[in-house]
Amino acid sequence: MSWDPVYRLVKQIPRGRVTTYGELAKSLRLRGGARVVGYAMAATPRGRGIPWHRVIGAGGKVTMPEPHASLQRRLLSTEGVPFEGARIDMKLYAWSPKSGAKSHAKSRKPKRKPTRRVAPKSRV
DNA sequence: CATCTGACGACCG
DNA sequence: GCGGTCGCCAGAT
Repeated sequence: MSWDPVYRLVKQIPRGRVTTYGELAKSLRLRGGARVVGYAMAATPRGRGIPWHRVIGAGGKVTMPEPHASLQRRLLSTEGVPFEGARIDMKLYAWSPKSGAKSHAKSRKPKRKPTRRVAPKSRV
């Protein structure tokens, strides 16, 4: 699977800013949502200058195996994105793909699949 | 083909 | 605020 669009978008993240998996997913209109983005990030090829460390979880939380989490925190703090404990102040450092990355395609057809649930779950 | 897992997100208790 | 669960999709076994 080529996650090029995801990597490309990640590379658009300016230094000193961060974005979330969910934002990337919504920006790319991925059916899988944040999950697929996380999957893509997990397979991020090294040596391409992809700032994977600028991609964090929702709410500025770091979600990943320890070795990477530690490195990510260090890299971000180096770029000027301080951590408040185990998270980042998204209010100040959140970066929106739409704002920073200009979309070449003016309009894209919704890739939404006609998947729907038969009936509402009792989860109410 | 069935089942589990995973660098997520939202909701509930 | 934290932990557990469900929903979502893709890949591996």
